[in-house]
Amino acid sequence: MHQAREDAIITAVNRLLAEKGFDAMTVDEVATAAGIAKASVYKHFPGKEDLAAAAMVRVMRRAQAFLAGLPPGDAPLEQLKAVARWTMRLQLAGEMPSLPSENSRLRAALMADRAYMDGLMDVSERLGGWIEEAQRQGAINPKLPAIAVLYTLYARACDPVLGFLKLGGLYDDDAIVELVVSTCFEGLTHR
Amino acid sequence: MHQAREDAIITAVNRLLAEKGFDAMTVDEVATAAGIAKASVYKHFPGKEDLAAAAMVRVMRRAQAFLAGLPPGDAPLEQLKAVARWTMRLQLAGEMPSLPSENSRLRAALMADRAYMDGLMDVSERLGGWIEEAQRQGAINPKLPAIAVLYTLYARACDPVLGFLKLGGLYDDDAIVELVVSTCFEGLTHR
DNA sequence: GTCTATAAATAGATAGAC
DNA sequence: GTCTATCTATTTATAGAC
Repeated sequence: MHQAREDAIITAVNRLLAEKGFDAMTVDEVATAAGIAKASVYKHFPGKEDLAAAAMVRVMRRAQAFLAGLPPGDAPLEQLKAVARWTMRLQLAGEMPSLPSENSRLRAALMADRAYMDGLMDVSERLGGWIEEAQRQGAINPKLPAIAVLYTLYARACDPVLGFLKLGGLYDDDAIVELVVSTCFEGLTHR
Repeated sequence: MHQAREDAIITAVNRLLAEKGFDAMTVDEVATAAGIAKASVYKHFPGKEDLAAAAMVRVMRRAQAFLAGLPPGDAPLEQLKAVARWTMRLQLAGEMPSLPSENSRLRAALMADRAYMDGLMDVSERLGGWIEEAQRQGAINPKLPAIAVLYTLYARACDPVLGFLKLGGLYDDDAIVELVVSTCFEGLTHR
């Protein structure tokens, strides 16, 4: 029961973070969405920052599970594209929490969270390995610093282009994902 | 004097929007940064949303001025790259205001602002013209919808990759801009 | 642990003197 | 138009009964 209640809270936080971001999310909304009183939220989590951290930990665990479930035989470039598709679908489904990179209190809470930092390191190392392997194979441009490639993939997870295209109504989610994956990996110029 | 005071307010708003975003920006901070009292801010602008709108109008005018100053003879692809470089340098300089796309009050204020909407339309049409011309020339991938290319260029103006790379401290601003321009136009994969 | 009620702080906006 | 002082609403967080 206890765990189920916390899951409900984190689910609410996750959706609200995806919808309106950390600053605009209120603990009142979280409590209402989770179906409990606000004071009860504070029995589970000491503060608003910890709510966001918990949501990030959960999405990081899901990312780790997704990575673990990828077919190991595939080429590293295909693994990277699969990850990009997964993060984009998550965003289109309204389930990708997005945090401001400037808020120092939030940054401190995240950096102090072992589960989050461990997950982030693990994911970054797996992706980093694929990136460098793909560069050795000549699949990813070897002139690009691997860290820049990694950041670019992370950034696509919260790319506003997805939301813009969805708002336009001309393309369904699959088409949007393929469009953005294409521009990300193949670029805008003709080949 | 009146115009100079408003310019000081908008300059403060512009920097604060670039630094912490709309939600985290307070009118108190704006007043302090502009060197006047909060109540005086409200004599110039009716509300917080209008402050953001004024900052967006100014950046849009600057974009129009930049577009007008581009060498007319250059290839459309080069024009587009020049615009991308300009927006990225603006972001790296901490002068690119970034607004949440979800806040409906803010959206309403922006859509109601003739100067902003006119500027946005004008810029979009100029860029759209270059995009379609570049596609006819085969410089930009003709399979991509022009609107997706336009959104992608707009999104690069607030791409968090720039800030990440700057935080790393390994590259100077020029190198960062060239890196992101390269990944945007040429993609991550090898050619 | 959950609730109602409330504290404490903050932020957008305004009153009214000058 | 600028200021100080204040209003009003909201929000994070807590007290205390059950």
